[in-house]
Amino acid sequence: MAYWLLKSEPDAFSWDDLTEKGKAGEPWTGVRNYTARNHMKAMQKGDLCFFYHSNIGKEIVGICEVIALAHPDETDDTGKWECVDVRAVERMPQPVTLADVKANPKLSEMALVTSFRLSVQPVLADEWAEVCRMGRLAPAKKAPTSAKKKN
DNA sequence: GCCAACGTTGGC
DNA sequence: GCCAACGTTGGC
Repeated sequence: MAYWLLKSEPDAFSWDDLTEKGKAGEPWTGVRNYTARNHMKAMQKGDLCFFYHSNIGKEIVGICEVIALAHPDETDDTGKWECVDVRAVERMPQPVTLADVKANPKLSEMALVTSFRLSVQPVLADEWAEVCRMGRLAPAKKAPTSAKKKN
């Protein structure tokens, strides 16, 4: 079980867009960065990801779950790029803004601060718990029971 | 809209 | 394989 952070400009694809996809989820296409791609290749089914709105909002708005391992990105003609599929799990009761993250000394090493341009980032368990706490999500909660049932 | 950070490209 | 030029991202 690992934790990640996915960034998206809400103009292009927002948390609400992912929520509308329901349990079927959505392929996380369009990543054209090797580091980000390698992170996606390392993802396992059931790994959880923060969903971060860049540019507009600049806040972590929810949690999504990896439901398919890395596979070729159909929006890519070169065959180099891959994507995972994710689905929305839970909205943050209180979105955690970039300013909130930067203001928290416990999160000073978070990739969102140190590698802010990277679109797919690893998140440490401690950081995950802290952001969940700030977002008023129970930190021990891995996933809501409704989302644990497969298929 | 500016600009810093940084990844990628391509000439050598 | 180095590194300068260039393009893109994304916060401010």
